[in-house]
Amino acid sequence: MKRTGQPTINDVARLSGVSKKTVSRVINQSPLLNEETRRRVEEVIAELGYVPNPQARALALRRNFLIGLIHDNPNGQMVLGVQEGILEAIRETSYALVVRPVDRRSPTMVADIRNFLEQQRLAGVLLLPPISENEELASMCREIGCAYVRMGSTTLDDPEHLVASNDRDAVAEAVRHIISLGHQRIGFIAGPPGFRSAEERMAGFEHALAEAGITIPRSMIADGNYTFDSGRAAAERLLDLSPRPTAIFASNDEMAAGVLHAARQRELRVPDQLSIVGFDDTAIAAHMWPPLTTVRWPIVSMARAAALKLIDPDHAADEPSLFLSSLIRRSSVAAPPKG
Amino acid sequence: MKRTGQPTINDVARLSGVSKKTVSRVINQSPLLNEETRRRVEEVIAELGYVPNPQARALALRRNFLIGLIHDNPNGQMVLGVQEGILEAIRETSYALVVRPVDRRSPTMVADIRNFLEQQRLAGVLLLPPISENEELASMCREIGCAYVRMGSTTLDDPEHLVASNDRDAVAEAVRHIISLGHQRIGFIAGPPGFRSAEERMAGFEHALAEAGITIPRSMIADGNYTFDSGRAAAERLLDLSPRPTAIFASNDEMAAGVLHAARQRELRVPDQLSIVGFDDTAIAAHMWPPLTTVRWPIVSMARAAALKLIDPDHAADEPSLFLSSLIRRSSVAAPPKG
DNA sequence: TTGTACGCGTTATCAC
DNA sequence: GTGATAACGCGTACAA
Repeated sequence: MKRTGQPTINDVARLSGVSKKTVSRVINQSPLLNEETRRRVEEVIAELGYVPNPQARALALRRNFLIGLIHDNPNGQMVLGVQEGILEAIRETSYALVVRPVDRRSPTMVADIRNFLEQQRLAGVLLLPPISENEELASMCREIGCAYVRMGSTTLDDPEHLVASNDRDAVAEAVRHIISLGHQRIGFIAGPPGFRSAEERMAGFEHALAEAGITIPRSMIADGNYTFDSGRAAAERLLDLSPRPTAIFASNDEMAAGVLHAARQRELRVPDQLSIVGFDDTAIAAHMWPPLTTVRWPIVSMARAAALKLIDPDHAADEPSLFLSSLIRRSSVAAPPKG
Repeated sequence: MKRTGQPTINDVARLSGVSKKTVSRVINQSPLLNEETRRRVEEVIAELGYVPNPQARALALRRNFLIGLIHDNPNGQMVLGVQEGILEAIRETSYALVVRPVDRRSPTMVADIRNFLEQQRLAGVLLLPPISENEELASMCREIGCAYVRMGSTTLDDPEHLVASNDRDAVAEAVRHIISLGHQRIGFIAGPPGFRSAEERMAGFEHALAEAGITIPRSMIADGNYTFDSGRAAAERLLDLSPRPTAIFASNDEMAAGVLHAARQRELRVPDQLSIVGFDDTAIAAHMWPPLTTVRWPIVSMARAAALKLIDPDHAADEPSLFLSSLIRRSSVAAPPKG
């Protein structure tokens, strides 16, 4: 009779004069239970402050009450927003969040993740872009029976395995806005090759241009990889062009910050001489000078929905899987200079 | 004979013709073992790809292989840096990282954390500022026997429970630098009251001033709370002064970004008319225009050391607990304007 | 140096 | 409806 530490299910059973199994039924909301019994057991539980031991449950259920976040360090603000959303979803539950960064360039990535999932026996995982776009990874999750949700820029999977934004439409809207102000020479800085989000954003750009009957030389499209430095380098190339673009759409905010940096070094005034648009609406966007016009996608809400899908796979399809982005107009965009 | 899922310790025992316990000894590196036996068991382990089940271990050991990160959302970049450091430390181990945000304004915070720790039975937790400065929280960890490390701006605890930077000295060095350029009217934007880091940084500021024999009016010290907006608001007040400061030290980078924002709105040229210094060297610092002179503290290394202390409490004191910050000179600082 | 028997706290099976 | 009893996979006394 060691009274050390937390009370266990045995203590509850003994004190309420029922068997362990009955207590277990009470905990797990079994429907076939005498109301009277349930009430009595619940009283004892409350009195003792009993809480089920997650380790023991994990062992018996062969499944942990952990939600995994697997990512390849896509972008700091994004990871933070996602964590915030997941934590909102699991706040009042017994779930916890475990974070697992991986290296997408590693040839053993899928195998590594598989080991991790099998060992930790997570309840489910949220896959962030760009690795969420990896089909092999998704099949592996299905194969080992691990619940998963993929976050992406477009329809990657069934609704119960997906939270996605509409990057293509959002970029098209942003570009239409630029065009409506009179810009014709619009530069574009792409995201890294192989990223679905990069492709979607580029497609939105091209769509808006085609729609308006504008054609631009291939040189107006520069490669980037979502980093500040790549944005700056791309902007250098774009601004070396003659005539140079009067507006630049960067596929994310960090690269847009790089564009601004390059513009400043050339003593180009933004937005008078050069308009800039970004994507993500990360913290940096509103804090730049001038504040950046950008596309905001509801990352926290998306992550929250994703976590809810993972926690309750049966109703996963009830949570929304498609989310709308919107254009945030700040002061980095203006009409092009005359002449 | 169910051959489903992972091999267990029993499979290893059977195939290598020894008892479970012997396998257990091999796993746990027991010294008293026949070399021959160990070799044989290890072969079988490798062959089967056996990995101990963390859930079962957790139950038997009454201790999980999880490192907890507990924080009150101090600042996005910091949380990310810390996660990176922890993950470096546990990369090759069987530990995982679980993240737990809390609300320091909640009266039940310590109790909530206690419940979390007792239920999850974490191997140890890393406490981030500002809650790391909470003595009640630290005593609670000691009381329930949970290993902990506090991250702070000064000596908060014994070396085995601490990773700290020398904020005071670092700020003093930065301010000396400003003074050496000829600045006399230096404004200061403080961090939130009650934050030890805020106090330390202020102390460093005052120390450097006193050292140089400079006295400033009380109005040159403005309140802030580490947010962009508070930095901007504080800068407004400072720049309304007459004569206004020729340099402003902001207690973190985000506030420094706010100062820059305010300066731009007034069309003050930085650094010609106003020098700005920040603290943290977050991503934003190098990407602002002009790039921000700031203080860098080795957050990733500190977090890595903290995690190593948690993983191996016996050698916790071997890992360094004091870390040096350094001044990063960029272009937001110049000599004050003449006259 | 190695093995036996049991405990860790929970859930699942299958009787009653 | 409810309760013995056996998993779940590993660690630890204690014995051999």
